[in-house]
Amino acid sequence: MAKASTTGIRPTIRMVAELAGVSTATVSYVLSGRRGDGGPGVSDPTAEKVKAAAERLGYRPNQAARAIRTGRTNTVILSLTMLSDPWSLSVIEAVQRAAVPLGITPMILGDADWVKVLGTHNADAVFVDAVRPDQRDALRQLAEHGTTLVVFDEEVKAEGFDVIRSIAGPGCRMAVEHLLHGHARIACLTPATAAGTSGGTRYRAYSEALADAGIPERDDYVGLFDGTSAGAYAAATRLLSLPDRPTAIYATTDYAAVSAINAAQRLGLAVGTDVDIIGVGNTVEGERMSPSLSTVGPVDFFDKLARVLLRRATGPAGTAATEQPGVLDFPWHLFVRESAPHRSAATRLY
Amino acid sequence: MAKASTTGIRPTIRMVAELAGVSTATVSYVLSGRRGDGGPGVSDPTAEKVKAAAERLGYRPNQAARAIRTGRTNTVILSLTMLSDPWSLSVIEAVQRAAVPLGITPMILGDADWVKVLGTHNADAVFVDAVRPDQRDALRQLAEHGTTLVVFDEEVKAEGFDVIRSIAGPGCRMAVEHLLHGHARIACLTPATAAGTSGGTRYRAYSEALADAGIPERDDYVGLFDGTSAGAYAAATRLLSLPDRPTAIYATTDYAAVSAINAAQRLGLAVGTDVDIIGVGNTVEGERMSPSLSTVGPVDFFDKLARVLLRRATGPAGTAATEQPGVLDFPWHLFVRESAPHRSAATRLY
DNA sequence: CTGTTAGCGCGTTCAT
DNA sequence: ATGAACGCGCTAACAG
Repeated sequence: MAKASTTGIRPTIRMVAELAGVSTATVSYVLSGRRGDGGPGVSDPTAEKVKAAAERLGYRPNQAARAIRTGRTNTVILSLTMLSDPWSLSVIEAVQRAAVPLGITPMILGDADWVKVLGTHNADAVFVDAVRPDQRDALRQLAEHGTTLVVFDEEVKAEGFDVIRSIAGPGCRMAVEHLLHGHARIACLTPATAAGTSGGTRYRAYSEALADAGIPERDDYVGLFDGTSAGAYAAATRLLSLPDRPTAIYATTDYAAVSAINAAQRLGLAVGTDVDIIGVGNTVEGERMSPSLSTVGPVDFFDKLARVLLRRATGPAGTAATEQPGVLDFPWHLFVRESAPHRSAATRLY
Repeated sequence: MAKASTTGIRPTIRMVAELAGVSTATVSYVLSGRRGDGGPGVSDPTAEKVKAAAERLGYRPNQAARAIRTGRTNTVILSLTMLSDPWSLSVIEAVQRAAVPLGITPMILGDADWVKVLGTHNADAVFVDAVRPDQRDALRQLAEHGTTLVVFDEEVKAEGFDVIRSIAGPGCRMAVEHLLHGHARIACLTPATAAGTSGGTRYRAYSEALADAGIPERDDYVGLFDGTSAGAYAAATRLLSLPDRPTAIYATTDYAAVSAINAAQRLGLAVGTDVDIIGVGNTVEGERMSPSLSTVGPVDFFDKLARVLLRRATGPAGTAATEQPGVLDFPWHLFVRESAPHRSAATRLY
């Protein structure tokens, strides 16, 4: 009874070949191979027969089987640790835009535990968004064993894989120094987990800039939160409710800054007048909101990131081919917008 | 010169076998096969040799090759169209929690275009979070051809795959009717794209509840936005700035409701007093924020969803085995919290 | 009881 | 346009 087509079984290239009355090789060539387009071709009538058969069976080539032979999966993996962070969404969008026209599918790995996964799952290239110190060895091993990596990290060395750095230090200094032009009571809003990671740099910029300006750092002006927007909101509310409240907040991420702006407004404070708020990262959200968010960050970051990743993904398999992998640095700029405008002598808050 | 180990080449089971001086079969049995555990075993010394060799080469089994033979990828795909929506994050978290202990990796597909991808990439199970009408045929075809699907949709029939519905209609009615107890001027905040999809149901509940209450629907009380939080914020601001401003807002998603609360506060309105706001979805964010968000939604939704998905993923390959796929309905509840409290006769706003 | 041989399942690709 | 080998890991059947 059960003839074919809807057996619940996935059609294979052999079924297509049989139905079309040709060999599997021919099917392969017609559907994806080098022939049939312009090369020493498959005859038109045959190609038609094959296409019709494939269509009728609903045939889709099996990526896994293809990958095993070609070494290419037409897939890139994005390992993103903070999916709720708009930064991650920007990465996804940019990569999506660049990948889809190339027939490459971006897959997102939302687990911080990329080490196990990347060892077994193959992708043409992998973007890794954060590297804990204890993961560095694993990273180098992955690269040695043929995984094509693009790593976003400020400290890791490029050993067999590309590193994208966007040296936050100087940029963050610019942010704090911008506030120092008009303020003396400057608070810092930063995730508690940022102690060891890249966030540490961003917090250090605050400490050092204050020290260099001769302003003592106050414990109660450091608002730690759990990494969520809601947590940032709560921490900002705490800061702005202090009896001797800060007149400016330096937030180590844009999304925290956005939360801080919401918190300030809820407390009836005019952002950009009563209190200045600056973020870090230069995300679109900050630019579009009202009042627009002053921030520091790289320019054109996400598109360039996507370009690097896809160049690697479409290049020859295994890293370190054609172009030697290296470090790509992004210069940071200061974007002065409404939430922390330029302060003249007349508008200084001290 | 290049000997082995760090050739940039991924080690195969054959290399391990050679280094250990055994056959590939033995390696396979030791590393993952049925023997060596409790069954008729591999001798301890041999097993040790193999493990040492694998360790030394940094061998990781190739998922693609394994999948082609076993039909299992130890992977589930989550196709999520609105990654910025906290709802998606809740899905990811719940599935993550349930999958990792089982050795299954969740991969996220951020593209609305799941049709092409799911045909070629295999996973043990796939969760699809939204189905456009023009995708329904493709959905049935995928299921027919062996893809194990769990679909979240209110309208699609369960034809060869599981459907999770969480019948929004009655729940949304409850939300609007809750507002009707204390208000006459009720606005609706909803994404513009919700016209044809499940959001349509949520909007319809508003129209119908108003009609049944004998309150004419006003065009200027329908705030359409682009689906982003920022867009929702802007639309809410518009609604609340009307000369004859609404005293209550029914938002068709929780995140839109959160934006509306922020917007109201920015305008100096006390939420829960001057204006009531209710959402849809019952997300954790809403529960935790301040003021806490009144909402309607299912109970324990995400964990149950994850359980269904993983039961399918770990069950026999191909859908419709063991248990016939079916429809899983979620009952909705009304959660009355601070942003839209109970209104007595004394506190009515009309 | 331990280990090996051989063949499978896919799509690709080189000779013929 | 084709037959057959190939790449990878799995596993039934077999040999010691």
